[in-house]
This record gives sequence, C-alpha cells and structure tokens, in this order.
Amino acid sequence: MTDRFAERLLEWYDKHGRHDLPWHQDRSPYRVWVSEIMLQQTQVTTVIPYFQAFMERFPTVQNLAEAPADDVLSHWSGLGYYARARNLQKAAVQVMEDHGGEFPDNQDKLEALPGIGRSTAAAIIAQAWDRRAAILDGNVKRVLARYHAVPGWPGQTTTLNALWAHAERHTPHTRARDYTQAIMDLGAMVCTRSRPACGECPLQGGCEARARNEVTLYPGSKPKKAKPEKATWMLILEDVEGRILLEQRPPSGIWGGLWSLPELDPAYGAEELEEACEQRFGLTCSQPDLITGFRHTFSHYHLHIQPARLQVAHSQVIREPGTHRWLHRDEALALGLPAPVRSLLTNPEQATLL
DNA sequence: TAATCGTGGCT
DNA sequence: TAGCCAAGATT
Repeated sequence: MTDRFAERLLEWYDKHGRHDLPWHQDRSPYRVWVSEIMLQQTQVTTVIPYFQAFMERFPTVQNLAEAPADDVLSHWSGLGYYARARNLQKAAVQVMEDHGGEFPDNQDKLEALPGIGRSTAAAIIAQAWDRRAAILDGNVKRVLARYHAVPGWPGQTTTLNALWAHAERHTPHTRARDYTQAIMDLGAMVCTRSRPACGECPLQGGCEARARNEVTLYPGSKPKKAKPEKATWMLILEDVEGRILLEQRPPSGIWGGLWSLPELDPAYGAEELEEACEQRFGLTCSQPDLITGFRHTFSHYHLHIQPARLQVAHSQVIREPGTHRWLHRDEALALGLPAPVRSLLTNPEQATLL
C-alpha cells in the first residue's frame, strides 16, 4: 500500500461513523453472526427490531440449535429470504455438534457453515475477533468501483474479481474491525447510490470516478429484464368456529417452510373453486366470495394474488395432516407468515368483496 | 453463468 | 409510480 486509503477512512470513521448499532455492544461471534445474516440484502433500519427480538428469544447458539424450527421462522416473518433462517438454525446445530458450541475462527471453517459465504465469513472474523479479513458487500463494491473506476457491473466475474482484489489490498493489518465498519459506513452515509456527498468524502482526493466527474456511473448497472406475470388463488377457508386453514409451504421455493394460506392454480375458474377444495382438501365448502385481488412484486416476477373466501361445514383436512392447521386469526399471525398473507389477515376490513 | 430467494425504502 | 436496490448465498 502506497496510498493512505485506510488511514483516511479510519480518521473519518472515528468522527462520523456508526458506533452504537445494537450488534456493536457485546461483539460475541454469535451476535455478530446473527446480525451479519440478517443484514444480507436487508437495510439496517429494517434489521434492528428483528435483531433485538431474536436475541431476546435465542440468546445463545445453543438456544437457537435446540429451538423448534417454527419458532425460528416466526421470528423471521416479514424479514424475507427465509432460507437464511433455515440455514441459521442448521449452522447453529453444526456449531454445537461439530465445534463444541464455539464458533470456528477461520475463513474456511466459517464458509463451511450454511448461509455463510466469503464476505460474511470475513465480516465475522473482523467484527468478532478484530482480525484482518476483506469484506465485499454492496457498500464496499460501490466505494471501490468508484474509487478505482472499475468497469462493468458486479455480477460479472471479471468485475467481481477486480473488486475483491482492491478490497484485499486496501484492508489494513491493524484496526480490522473498525476498518470494515468504516468502509461500510462510508458507502451507506457518504458514497451513496444516488446523490453521493463527495465533498464530505475522506477519499475524494484519490477517487478516480470523481476525477472523471463520473461518480454515479459506477458501479455499472445490471442489465434489466422484464418481469413475468404470474397469478394464484389464495384461499381463506373458514370453519363455523371462525378458524382459518393454514398450510405449511414446502421447504424450498418461495416462502419456503412458512405457514401460509392454501393456494390453487389460477387455471381454475371461480365456479370451480368449491369442487377443487373438495378434491384437494376433502372439504365441503360454500360458494366462494371473491375479494379484491392485488399484485405483489418479487425480485424476478409479479404475482397477482386473488383471494377467495369459502365457508367450511366441518373443519377436517384428510390429506397431508402434518402440513395443515385450523387456527384463529391471532394464532395464525403468531406463526411465520409471508408479508402479503400477513397483511391480508391483519386487515380484513380492507378486503372488499367483489 | 444465471436464476432464485423477500421486503421495504427511495426516487 | 414503477423500477431499482440493499451488510449475499445457494443452486
């Protein structure tokens, strides 16, 4: 290193960085790990309340390893990317069984745990043990792509390799913990995606994109593709006692492992729903009431959700008994539910009959 | 290599 | 307001 990248960055961090986020007090490997997983593709302000509740319910890795899977998922409900929650508990079990309850403190063994990749492993090493390890999250990618005017978008291998090389080279041998926090804070607070505050940046003197007056051209943007439109029936099956039928989704795929409302193929017409419920669940239902549908946008497609409410005479489900439950509304909301299902059940007054 | 996996904030 | 994107990892 011939420039003073890390030095300038740390000086800025001491004055302007974030020093008191919830996971900054008591930086045990367990707390650092949970925070890093929650923060994957998720903004800090969203994570904070989830982190607090999660730590209160699962204070140690042993508590997490021994908890019911439903309990873990319910604490993740609304946070998204639910494979993170499933992997989190798998990893907790591995830490207990393979590492005697102590987190491994090196890159390779951390990456062997499910849900921990190269950047997250490095973040844990730097934050928990204050040892040198290069991270490369969205903030660091943006800072480095601008500072070095790295062409291309980070999805390309050559671009990604270049960014990793810069990340490794800039990471200092001292104050590794502060440095990793500092470069993320810079990306989040100064070198932002839009309207970066270059005038307040400690690295403005060496920033190649700024020298070219092309800051917002970096990093390159990912090529956009049209999102396909999909549709589904979402069934609100209600028995005479006001209980609702919940169905646990398969472990992989969208909302994997979460409890949700039963769905039917959109190829069914409204007049066929009653018969379909009979076939699928062995339930005798009333004619469906259709509720105003809505469009839910995912990263890769749009999903038109068409709710239908049916009254059920006797509440028994013959098929797949382990994956269905009749629950009252408040009991259902205590489970892990997808966000649109949660809002559908939370605001029934918003549901207009068609 | 490219698709998949969620939700909420921002513009 | 519709699209972009965020403390990425997995398949």
